[in-house]
Amino acid sequence: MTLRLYDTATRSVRDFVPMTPGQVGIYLCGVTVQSSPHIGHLRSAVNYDVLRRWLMHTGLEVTFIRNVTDVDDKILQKSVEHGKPYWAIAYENRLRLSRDYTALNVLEPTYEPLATGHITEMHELIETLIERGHAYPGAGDCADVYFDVRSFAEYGALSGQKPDDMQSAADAPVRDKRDHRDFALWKGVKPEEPRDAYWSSPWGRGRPGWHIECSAMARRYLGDEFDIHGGGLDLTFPHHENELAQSKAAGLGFARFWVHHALLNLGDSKMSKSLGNVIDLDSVVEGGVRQVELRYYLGSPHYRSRIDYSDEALKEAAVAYRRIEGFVHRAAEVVGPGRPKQVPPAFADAMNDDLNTSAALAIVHDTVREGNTALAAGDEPAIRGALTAVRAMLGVLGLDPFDEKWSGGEGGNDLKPVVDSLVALALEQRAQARTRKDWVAADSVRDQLKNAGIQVEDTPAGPRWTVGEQH
RNA sequence: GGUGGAGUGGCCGAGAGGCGAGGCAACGGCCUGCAAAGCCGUGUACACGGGUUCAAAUCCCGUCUCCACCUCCA
Repeated sequence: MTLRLYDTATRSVRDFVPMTPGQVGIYLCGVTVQSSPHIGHLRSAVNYDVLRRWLMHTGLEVTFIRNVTDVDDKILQKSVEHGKPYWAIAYENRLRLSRDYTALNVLEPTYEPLATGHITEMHELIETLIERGHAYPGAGDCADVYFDVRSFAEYGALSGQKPDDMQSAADAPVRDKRDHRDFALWKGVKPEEPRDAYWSSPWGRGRPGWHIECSAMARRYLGDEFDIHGGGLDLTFPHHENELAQSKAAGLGFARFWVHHALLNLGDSKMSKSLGNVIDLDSVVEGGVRQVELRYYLGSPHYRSRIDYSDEALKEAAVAYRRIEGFVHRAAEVVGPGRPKQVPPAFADAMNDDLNTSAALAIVHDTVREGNTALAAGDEPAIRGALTAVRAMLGVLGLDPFDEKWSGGEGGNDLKPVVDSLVALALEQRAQARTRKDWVAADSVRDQLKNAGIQVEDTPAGPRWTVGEQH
């Protein structure tokens, strides 16, 4: 069975067949680095990271391009407000974004192009569009260039909009557009904007329009036609519609699949900086939920389902993950970490079914239960089988507890041998008390360890202890 | 006004014509000195009103509520 993916352009789930056998090119609309990222942005990253890992797991070589828009109206506005260079603001936010991606074990993209680094590619594309009669420079000396929406008959196909039914923007006819739906490919410099935020062009000094950036960068790294274009549902219109129009009008094949993920809502509306309903990674961690648990939370619903964020649901997800993690640790103590390889067929089926991570996680939990039963029975081959299967599945989801990305943050491992011998000492006392059936003394040792952050559990193989885990 | 979605048990969350996905919580049991962890079991849900069908959460019609997009947005 091959991967089937929902394609927004055809509004259907279709078999995914790579253009070049064995290889996949993905372009993901990253973030406009106008402010620090919130967990909605991280959801996006996690969703596509899972897609990417699954493709890799099935043996495909993935070229994953995720751009950064590092110049736009809001960044320039902030630059003026804070008296700080626009590029410093963009860079600062880009670093935070990378830090959060790394914290959630999102693989580095193959390349992360910046809009400001691809001005020439954009100029080429704009020139082609003007030559072909799909774009026009604004009148006078404003240096604007617009895409001519009426010149492109298929405009609206991706989002299912009919241009004539569209509500005009409140601030509609800007400068010298021919039609209010026309959008800027190149924006002439304005007097109130920072002096370091423009580039020369055949039409005068200015900066790129948002949409042309992605068309130019996708082409630069993935070619005139490529496999998958991804992004948030909110980008379908106008951003992706406009990208598609530009690229097609310029004679390019462009994306074969359009994959859009649903958004993360907080309260009554989507999480967004402008509404002020934002939760970021740091506040989640302060609330006692680890990064890996947040990733589990963000990755367990289907990528096309909206997530209505709540602290309770996040905590539940954390508990669910700990159950899985608990098995992995206990099993590894018995049979060693093992070497994860293939994933169970039912898991593969779920993933191939438009990345049904919920159904896939059901298989993980089933396998964990089998593993726990094997653990209770001391059936080592069965334990080993369950463990490698679970780890292989978690690996695809980016959630393997043994992934070094997760062990990095907490630290403290250098003290492990010291703590180990101290705890052993205490447990020896407890063992003696237990042989005398002095339960008060035995429980007191356990309680004191617990107060110190060490949980003790008795297993058939003797007492087992863990540090710093939830009660 | 236009476009695309959604409403599932106490909670989260899959499914899309016929066997109660899975998780969390709860309750009962097993295990345990007691716990913890784990295992077994219990709970019969699909917004509302009609209809089609031997059979509907799933299809059709209508109604209500909600979200996203049509302006920067993951």
